[in-house]
Amino acid sequence: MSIQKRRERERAERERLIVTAARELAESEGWNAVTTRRLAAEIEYSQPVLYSHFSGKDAIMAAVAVEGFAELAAELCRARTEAAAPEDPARALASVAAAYADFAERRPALYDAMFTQAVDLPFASADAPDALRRGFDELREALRPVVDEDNLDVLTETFWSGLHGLLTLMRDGRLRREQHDLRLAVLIRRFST
Amino acid sequence: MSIQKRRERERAERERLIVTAARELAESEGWNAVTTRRLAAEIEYSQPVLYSHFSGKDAIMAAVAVEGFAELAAELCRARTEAAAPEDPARALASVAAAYADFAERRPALYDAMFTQAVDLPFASADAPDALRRGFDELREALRPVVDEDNLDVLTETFWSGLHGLLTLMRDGRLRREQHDLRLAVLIRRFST
DNA sequence: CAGCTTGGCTAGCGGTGCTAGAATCACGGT
DNA sequence: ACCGTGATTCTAGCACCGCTAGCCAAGCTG
Repeated sequence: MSIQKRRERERAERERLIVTAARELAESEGWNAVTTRRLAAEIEYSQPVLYSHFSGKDAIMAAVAVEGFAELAAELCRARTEAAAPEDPARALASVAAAYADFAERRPALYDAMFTQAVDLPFASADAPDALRRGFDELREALRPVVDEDNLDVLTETFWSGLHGLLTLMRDGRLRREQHDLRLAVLIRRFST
Repeated sequence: MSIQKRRERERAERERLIVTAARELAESEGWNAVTTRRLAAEIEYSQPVLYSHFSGKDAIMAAVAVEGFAELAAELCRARTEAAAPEDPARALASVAAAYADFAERRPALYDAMFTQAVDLPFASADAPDALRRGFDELREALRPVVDEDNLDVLTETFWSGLHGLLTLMRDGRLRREQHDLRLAVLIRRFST
């Protein structure tokens, strides 16, 4: 009876262990270094146990991504509400955009799992991860006071795409890093009023 | 003497063969299906000949990407100059943006090689592929008449990032495809006047 | 014609994600 | 107290990957 509980608890703990190990490995050495063998060694189990928790490597990456969504949403929320928000909406938007960029820059591997890989997650549908939706909402609420637009969702998606493009292109060396702040300022300015 | 010439010519032809085979395979089945074995079988040579032409799989993808840059530049140029350009710059910009989006949608694998993989190409430097620079120039010239901005290069980079983000996020299912035209219109509108 | 150089091939290395089947452990019933 | 049973973990291996060493057969040169 209670033994069953303990089993389940230990199993859940091991699952967490897998996800955090995958994330740390990815963040320190990139996703190419995250192999099932390496991951198994890291958690001190054999390879097949990974497959008793996840259907495959993609599912592990997806789990890491979900973790990232929550953190991103939290950081965006903090940026929006702590940045002297109500009285200065323009500043709040700049703060949120900077927080987004900072997140992508600080955790490139995590950002990658969230937005350029792990396609088997539901995104633009009703059962998208809750944290993902919260992150999107933060962007939208930051934009709401500064724009005059009938379709705020579409506008937010477009602004988000701009941020995403800026960051992925810069990360892959397509854009000069030195001018990042200028580009970010242009994007924000273009999406204000 | 002439034999040497023939040898070089045949070798160049075979190199072309490799690149087009890689491209066709990628476009029809995705880059995951493009393995060195598969590619070798396709061109009816053994694997090692690939390595006498290219340093590795990445270099082959880079060659495919360069091909893509030329085509994209040509399509953008056509869109800009054929779309009743001088008298209606706003329409010309919309046409160029639509051509860019169309290219990415029509040849996702090619677009991928150009802008989300093959990082060993020089981009934001003096010796970037010429075709890449030409494509960027088309975007800039399409933007020039409709914006009032001191730093046109930075603005173009930002607009380009917006397009890129829109397309990559949609391709991976992050954005609803039905609203693509609305988002594109928002982006263009935000980067006009 | 002999010798050498060039170029393509076969075979193989170390790695990948993933899985079948053996082995081990903890449990419940007699 | 013991033994069968079921779950759980491991060993070993599959088919594939990018890439390369070394052989072998052509063809050019003296």
